[in-house]
Amino acid sequence: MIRMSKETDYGIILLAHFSQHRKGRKHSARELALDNGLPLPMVRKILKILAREGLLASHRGAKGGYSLMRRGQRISVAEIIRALEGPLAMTECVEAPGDCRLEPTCQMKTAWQRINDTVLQTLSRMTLSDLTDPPPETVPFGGSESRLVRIQ
Amino acid sequence: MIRMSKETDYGIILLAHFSQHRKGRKHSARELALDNGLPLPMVRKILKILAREGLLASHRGAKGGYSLMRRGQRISVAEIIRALEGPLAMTECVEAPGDCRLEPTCQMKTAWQRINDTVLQTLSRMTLSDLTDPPPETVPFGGSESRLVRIQ
DNA sequence: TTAAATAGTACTGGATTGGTACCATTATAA
DNA sequence: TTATAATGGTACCAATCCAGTACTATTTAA
Repeated sequence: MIRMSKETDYGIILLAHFSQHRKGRKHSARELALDNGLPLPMVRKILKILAREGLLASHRGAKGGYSLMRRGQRISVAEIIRALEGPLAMTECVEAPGDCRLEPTCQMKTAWQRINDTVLQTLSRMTLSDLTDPPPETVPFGGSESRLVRIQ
Repeated sequence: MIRMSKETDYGIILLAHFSQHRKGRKHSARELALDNGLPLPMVRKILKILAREGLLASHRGAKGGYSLMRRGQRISVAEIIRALEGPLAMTECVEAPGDCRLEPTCQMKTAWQRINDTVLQTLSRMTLSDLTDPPPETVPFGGSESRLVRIQ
């Protein structure tokens, strides 16, 4: 159903948690798991990935934890998804051109490329702070006053 | 990786095939499988679904087959995806509000609702004929001259 | 030196997916 | 009226993927 994986889902929840506190503030895996009602081993796994991918800084040892590398406004949803699921590629031909057995006869390739790009742009325009800070009305990514935006 | 399932992928290829012929033209599963290099049993399965979901009309018996219910311009990519994968729901809370254990504490719900809506709108704006007929330049869903569209 | 934390990696059970098989039903046409 | 070519429905299977766990090594504060 084009569902986010739990890893990504939880990852966004965790990052949003960071984004709602002072930028430099450290949070440990245990704390995050408790505060958000998520299974600790999963939280550990996800934080490791986010650190490896450069979205979080890790601090080892007692009183260690993780902290945000950048402010929430400067982290896009697309980036988070890429960190946790790899590059957005709705079809095989978008991810690895040439690998799909059907490419010679299939005419969908450029279309998929465009669909993919458009979805990616949508997700790139949304930042972490858009997700949490101002809940309603105030235009996260084309809000209720229906502003005009340039696509493609 | 937010990948289309093969069923959907093949389904779009098949519908595009229909859309490139006269509207009333019948195609049998065997013919479609051959012409598009797809495994026959899969093609059968997919066509059954598309007929059940009202995108194709089926004609039983010898010389039977399937035909498009509407013109390509009037079938959106979103509709095809919904027929084959069910309603677009990137998270559980979008599909079944109230079911997710995290809903009381999680603040992402309205954000996900919006992300979901935006992606859905993107896919709703694209039609079958956009996918096949005019390959480049001519504005399928916000083409190269970067027209302005209203989002949300 | 102890305890609290992350780093890395491997594992497992269950769900999903890609693909197949089979039999019933329908309709054409010889 | 019978053979044949088609769809309808359902059940099945193997392989992959995913959510979640476990364990050991390393780092650092007190």
